[in-house]
Amino acid sequence: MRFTQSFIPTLKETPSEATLPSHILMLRAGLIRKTASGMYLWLPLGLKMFKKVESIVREEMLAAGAHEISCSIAVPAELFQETGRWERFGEEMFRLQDRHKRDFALGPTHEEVFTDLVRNHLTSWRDFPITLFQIGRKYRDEIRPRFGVMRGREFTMKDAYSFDTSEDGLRQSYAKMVEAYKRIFTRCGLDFTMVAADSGTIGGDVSFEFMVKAASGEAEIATCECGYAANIERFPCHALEASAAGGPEPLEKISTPKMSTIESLVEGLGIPASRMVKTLLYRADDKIVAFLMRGDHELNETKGLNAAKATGFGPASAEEIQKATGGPVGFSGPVGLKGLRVIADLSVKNLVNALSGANESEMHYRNTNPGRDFEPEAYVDLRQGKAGDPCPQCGKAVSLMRGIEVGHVFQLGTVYSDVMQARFLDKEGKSQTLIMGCYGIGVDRTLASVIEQHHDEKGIVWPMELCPFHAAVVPLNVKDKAVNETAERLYRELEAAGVDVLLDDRDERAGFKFTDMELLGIPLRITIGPKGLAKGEVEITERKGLVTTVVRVDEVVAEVARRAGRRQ
RNA sequence: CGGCCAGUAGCGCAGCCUGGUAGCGCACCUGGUUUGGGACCAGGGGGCCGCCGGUUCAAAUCCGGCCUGGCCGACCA
Repeated sequence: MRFTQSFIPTLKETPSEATLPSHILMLRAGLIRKTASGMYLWLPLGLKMFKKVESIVREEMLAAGAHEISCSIAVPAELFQETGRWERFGEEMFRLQDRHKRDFALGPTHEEVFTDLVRNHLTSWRDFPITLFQIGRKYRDEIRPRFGVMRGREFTMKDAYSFDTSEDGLRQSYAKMVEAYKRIFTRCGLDFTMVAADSGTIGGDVSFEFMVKAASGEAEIATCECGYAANIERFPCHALEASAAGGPEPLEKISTPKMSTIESLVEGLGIPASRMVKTLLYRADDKIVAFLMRGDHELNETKGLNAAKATGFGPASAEEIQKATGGPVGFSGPVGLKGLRVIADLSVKNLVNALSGANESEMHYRNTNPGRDFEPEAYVDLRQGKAGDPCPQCGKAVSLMRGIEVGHVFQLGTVYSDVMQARFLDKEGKSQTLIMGCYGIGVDRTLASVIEQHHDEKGIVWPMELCPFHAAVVPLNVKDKAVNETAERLYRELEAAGVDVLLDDRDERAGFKFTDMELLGIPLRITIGPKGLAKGEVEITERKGLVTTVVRVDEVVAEVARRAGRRQ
């Protein structure tokens, strides 16, 4: 490819909307442009990289025995209505109507479509196991799209679905996908880890996420040196002992003017937060639920959502709190709460003589004791894990890190096949429910993650295995006849040697071209200048670390081919 | 959806306070000089100043509403 005949609009300055390195660099290196909030178009160089990632994913899926199909992105409402997700997805789903006022969704995910396909066409035990996949666009009307392609409202996902006739078969299908995923992310040059995950709204049992390690990642992960790793949403926290001993004292209502936060109570009363009960009111499917936490602990909302067995979930408003507890925000407590569900964290059970809100303006209770003064419907793990919490596998202290979720695998079981009546006839001719797994990879996000892990202050640093061009030939002065002719010749010879090469034939100064090549992140740069050429020499510069070696002109093609992993 | 900030040329920004009909840098076009780390000189093109309304002789500037974007929070794969 000749630069003068390409469409690679690089940007010298950073667009103000971007904050994440990968987002900034994808804009600046001319990979993407935004068309609407959370929606991007792929420019030629970006599309080339996108297709490379897509190919890796496709190759490994096919190698694992999965069959590729392609679904329409518009899905008729009836399919989602069948599983109840037409309502459950809520405002996150893009919806549209045709001229007959029939409802459609732009598919946010395609379990229903695949399940429908399989139940209509595959009915015998002989047809299974089977795994189907597609690589296609998905739509989710995110509240807050951000980080460029990392969290868009339109994105490309590889989604695969396995159908088995036994639990054991599911485990085998699942294991194949896990192996394929490891190969995919390894080939993309990513430093990733597999973590235990919450199965979220999709439902199901065993679930793992593939996380790319990145400080900018949105997911928090607890990891242990023993190899244990879990998404914080799913990291189990054990009950902690109360710090104070002694028997229960009588309940006492005290005045706590202006002390509506844990901090102000600690300051005002000199009681440590670990001896307080914090009462958090949430709206769960139009009902109010109270979560009791120790004052120094944070509620993990995923755990709360699961404990409440709710689908819609969020903090209650000040009005809702007033209505449910009879008191204002900041003074809620478990004592005397009526007409709403109360769920407590495990550590609350161990509290003795704790401080809690009195559901009355500027009043608290001293010496609140669980069992005596209040009784929640259950004590469950609601706590947000912290660095230093014990590893559930080996007991050592875990540390926290951040990651980008690029893949998710799960053993769904029969949640979809049950409601959608996806069944097969076994060897005895009896009808049984299919057992499903589902497996997703965010293609755009995977590409962004590669940049997130492979860049420096000058630009992208593509790994050789995943790059837009292996090498760039840079003549320093295209008007210098010898320089230009050598560049043209090397360009042809390199292409003939199977090296994907960009010829920077622009009439620009050296520094200008170097800066652009470094921004684009092409792994090798062949620099041809008049002085070196007079000695029969050119330079090869590795993008990574910008290490330059001088080579003979007649050896450079072989050397570059070798470094690019191409045989001469 | 809440708090804060912002919307002026393709990109980055100034002008707004104190109203008088728009400017800088980069990029782009023409000519010339340059050519190993973002060149220089001269000339040039490009703007519904986010949108709608109000105040005023006059609005990028003041006022009101709306829309869009960013950060934080909430939510989410």
